[in-house]
Amino acid sequence: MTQKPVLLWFRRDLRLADQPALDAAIATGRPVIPVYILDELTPGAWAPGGAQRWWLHHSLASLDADLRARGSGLVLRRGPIATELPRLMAETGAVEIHAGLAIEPWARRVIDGLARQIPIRSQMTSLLFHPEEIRTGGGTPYGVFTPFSRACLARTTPRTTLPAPDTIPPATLPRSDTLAEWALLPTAPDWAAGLRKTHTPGEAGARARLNAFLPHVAAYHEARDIPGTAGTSMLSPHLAHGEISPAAVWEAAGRAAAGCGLEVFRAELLWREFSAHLLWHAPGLPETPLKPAYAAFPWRKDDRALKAWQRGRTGIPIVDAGMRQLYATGWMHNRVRMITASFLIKHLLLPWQSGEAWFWDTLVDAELAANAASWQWVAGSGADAAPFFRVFNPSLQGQKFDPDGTYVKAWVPELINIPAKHIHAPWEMPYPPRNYPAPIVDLAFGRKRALDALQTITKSVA
DNA sequence: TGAAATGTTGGGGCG
DNA sequence: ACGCCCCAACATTTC
Repeated sequence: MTQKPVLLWFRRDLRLADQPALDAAIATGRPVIPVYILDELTPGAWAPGGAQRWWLHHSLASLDADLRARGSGLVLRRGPIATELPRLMAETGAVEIHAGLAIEPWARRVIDGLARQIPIRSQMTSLLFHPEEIRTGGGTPYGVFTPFSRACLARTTPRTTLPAPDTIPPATLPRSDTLAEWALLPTAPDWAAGLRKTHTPGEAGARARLNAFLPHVAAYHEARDIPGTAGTSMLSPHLAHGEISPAAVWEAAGRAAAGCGLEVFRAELLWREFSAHLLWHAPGLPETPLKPAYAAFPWRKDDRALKAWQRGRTGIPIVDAGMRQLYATGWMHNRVRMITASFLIKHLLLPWQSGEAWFWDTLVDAELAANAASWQWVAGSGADAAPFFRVFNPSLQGQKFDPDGTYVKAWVPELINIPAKHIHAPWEMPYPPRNYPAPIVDLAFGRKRALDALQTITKSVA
């Protein structure tokens, strides 16, 4: 007799190694039907942005190939998860669903509703710690990073990692969409050349990226702030899609190095956890300032300035370099993310949500929690956020972290011949380059305008 | 995971 | 020798 199958619902955990949902599905002893659902229709859903659609295409193709090599395959469906999951259950006669824990509020809402009719077993596939697991002594969620990370570090080592299974119990797979039908890749125009050059989506690509980074863990704390060098891991898009588990990264880094480099790198993994923790306990994080006073912040509306920022035409070299790197490759160095975000929020006085939306559309590594938490961090409206008055001077930041302009020159060819002395403030030259825009805002003026704007809300609170 | 304004100190030029 | 001033260097405060 044939046994009834189980569904293995892949979300942002597109891998076979250290995939607890996969292992739980196999442990049932039933045939396993792996599925992925592209949901662009659920109201409130943050559907993958343009850059992520490109990544998703390749990651799904890679996962499908890996599944086929193990006697299985990947079933693709498109539609609201609330209708597609019950439909798949009915079509296949599956008895239950195994999946990774969803932390996005819109997905949690739908899944909680479905769980009343369908057995859904969820596993921790994309985080080190369950958002409910880390609590203060008083039993409340953490609102400050340092004690949160201490609590994480005080736990036993994060879960040990599991190898990929050799085979996956075969099942009769139902009809699948094709990736081509989904048209996730850009065509007219094909803007993905820079992405292809920079990244290799998929589980094998993730593993290769990790291995390439391991020799650099020891120097991470120093090298990570210099955008002109390859000091960071660039694992973020792989983690965002779950092509490698944070536990595997945590563990491998610990085997590769010890000391400051390791500690600082692991702290970055814990910032990712902290973001998930915040989103779990504050579902409004992507839309609403965590500090209520910031709801009344007098943001400007200026589409020309927003556009200049998006396309790297602000006239501030390090800002433009970062925004062009993002647009071309789907990724931006973290130090530069802080600088560009600070410039948008403070010097341009534009709402952090407009930056969040642009990053969502253009980053290959966008995660709802980290994107929202980080923008609120810069805006000063988040948990344990940088105070609003801490305004980055992009020219000084450039001098500090890109002293000879290596990074700027890599992305802003108009400035290729500018001497290092002026590379971060070309407007101060006797004859500034004619083919590069003048700053769209005077830095001193923008700084003062931002601090004045802050006064309007701090006064209303006092 | 700031920057700018303001305050303090101490060496050295100079009448 | 002395007081005075300048100002770099560093520290503190403020936003």
